[in-house]
Amino acid sequence: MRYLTSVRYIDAVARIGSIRGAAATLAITSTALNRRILAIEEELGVPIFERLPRGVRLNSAGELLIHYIRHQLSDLERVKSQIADLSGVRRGHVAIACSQALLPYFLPRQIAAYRSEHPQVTFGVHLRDRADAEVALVDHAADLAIVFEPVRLADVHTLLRAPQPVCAVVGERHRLADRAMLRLGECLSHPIALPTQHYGVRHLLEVAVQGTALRLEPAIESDSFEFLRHCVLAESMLTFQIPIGLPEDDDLGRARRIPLDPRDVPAGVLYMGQLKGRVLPVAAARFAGQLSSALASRYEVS
Amino acid sequence: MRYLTSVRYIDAVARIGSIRGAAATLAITSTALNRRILAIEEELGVPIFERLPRGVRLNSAGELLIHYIRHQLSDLERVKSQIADLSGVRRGHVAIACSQALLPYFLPRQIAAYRSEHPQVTFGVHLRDRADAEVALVDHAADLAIVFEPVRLADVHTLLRAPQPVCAVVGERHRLADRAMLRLGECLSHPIALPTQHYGVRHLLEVAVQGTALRLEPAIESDSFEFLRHCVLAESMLTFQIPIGLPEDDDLGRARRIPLDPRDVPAGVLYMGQLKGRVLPVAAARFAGQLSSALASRYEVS
DNA sequence: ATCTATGATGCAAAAAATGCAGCAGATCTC
DNA sequence: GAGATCTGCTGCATTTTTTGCATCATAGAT
Repeated sequence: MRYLTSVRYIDAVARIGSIRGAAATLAITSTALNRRILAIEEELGVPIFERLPRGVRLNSAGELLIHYIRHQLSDLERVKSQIADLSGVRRGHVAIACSQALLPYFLPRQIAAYRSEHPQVTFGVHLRDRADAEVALVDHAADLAIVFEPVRLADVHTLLRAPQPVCAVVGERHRLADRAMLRLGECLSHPIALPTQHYGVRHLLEVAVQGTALRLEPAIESDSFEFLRHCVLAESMLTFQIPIGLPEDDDLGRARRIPLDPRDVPAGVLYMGQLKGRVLPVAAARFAGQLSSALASRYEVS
Repeated sequence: MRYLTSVRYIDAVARIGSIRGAAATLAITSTALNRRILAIEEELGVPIFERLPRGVRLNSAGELLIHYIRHQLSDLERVKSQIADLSGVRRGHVAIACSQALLPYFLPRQIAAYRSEHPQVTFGVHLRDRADAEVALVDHAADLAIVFEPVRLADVHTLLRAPQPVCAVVGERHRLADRAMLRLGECLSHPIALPTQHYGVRHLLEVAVQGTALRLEPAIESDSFEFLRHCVLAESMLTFQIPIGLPEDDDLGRARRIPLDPRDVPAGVLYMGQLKGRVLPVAAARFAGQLSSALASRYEVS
């Protein structure tokens, strides 16, 4: 939509933080960009950027404006996809901000399933921690956020809550490999590999050992779930993860997953949310619907 | 905001129903306007107007787009007034669609009061019946609607309900002029002047006489409340009106207002509403607040 | 003190929007 | 049924706007 170039430019400058920098990524001259911004400020009667020696930054008027602009831009996308719907083709783009656990199995399959129905729809998947996922929603950089045990923020509207019991993951030759359920104490008497502090699984475990005689003494600590999973295969270790981050039972290969006794470690909750008050593009709304039923059928939903 | 000219043009064409007609009111050539529309349709990949022999009309894609456009335009007004607020001055415009009863006394005074605080704020007051007032909200032609006993529509969010007991209005020399309250039967034994069928007051009276032996036999019928008020002074008649359409007691001049017994005629309700889901411009929101407290103090609020 | 970023500006070239005159088509009027 | 009168649309010349180049002034980084 050509008539929105100016506001797109403003958005770019606000994100990048300098006119020349934004001009480069927008493939135009800094002159042209600078002049457009001056023109907008002229019409508005107020500057929207404060000029710093190293670039520009939105002032408070600019903050108000950029919210309007981003809303406007993403609403246009929605309207365009609604219009495309009228003519039969479902087009569109779905931007997702989510935590690491969704990346290896769950999302790729869900996206593949959706795209087999609607090949015209494109996807963007961005790894974000809980706080950043919510920021992405507010900035309209993401349509959907899927995070584990989030700090709840005022701007997010929860679409779905899916309980995720913490599971122990072991190699098939591990001494605990054939158990149906495990107490936390049993696990901690073996060498363990844990995700770092700010992950939800780790947080749940920390809370669980608090006030008990148990200690979390990880032999290996990593911020990569994938790395942790491979550790339990390479060495006879044990790690913890939530079901959605693991392949289905029939596809686990040489690994085994065993739920922890809920008396020891309460189930965490996986949240899917969108920006409060926003009307999602058709594609994003439908995809969210698909995820909801997928999660509802795999795990019980509250 | 210059960058929105194209969408403003589309809005005008949609409202007026022809390109040449819209071009005339916009003070540009039909050529320029026509080309802008063709350009937008080109970018969108879909026509938004269907060409009729007598002009143009939005097609379904256009309907989707025009909603977006009007939202966008009125949101911009809100953002601009928020920005103006930052620099101290309160500016803005409040557009009101309301029924006749509000016009003579209530709104002029409230607007005067508001403007004495914020002289930069301008007002538009448009007489609309209940249905049209709601259409005006949906079209973003009005920020606030104030109507009596409305048919409730899905797109309207009620900001305030103010009960309005129906009052009889008589000249000071009328035989009933000194009564504190009147039964409907007493009134109908005198010559009466009534508003026409589709007004709320008339509707309440019609409902009241149904199933009784009473009959509404107006000597005079008019769609002008002002005319009716003057009738009771010129001739010894009696008419009915709601308090908000009447001057305060100390300013009634040669007229008297006497509430009807609520056993005969239930109080009607005056509604103030806005478009559901819309964030009002600062000025409109503040003015709505002022009206709320004014109505709450004059009449009890439910 | 020098260097290297930044945003702003004068001027000429390029691009886009506008206006005029005129076309084709459909309805309305008589 | 023929003409009048609307409608939206298009080719071409003109005007307005936008862009790019070269350059300046400023302020932090080196």
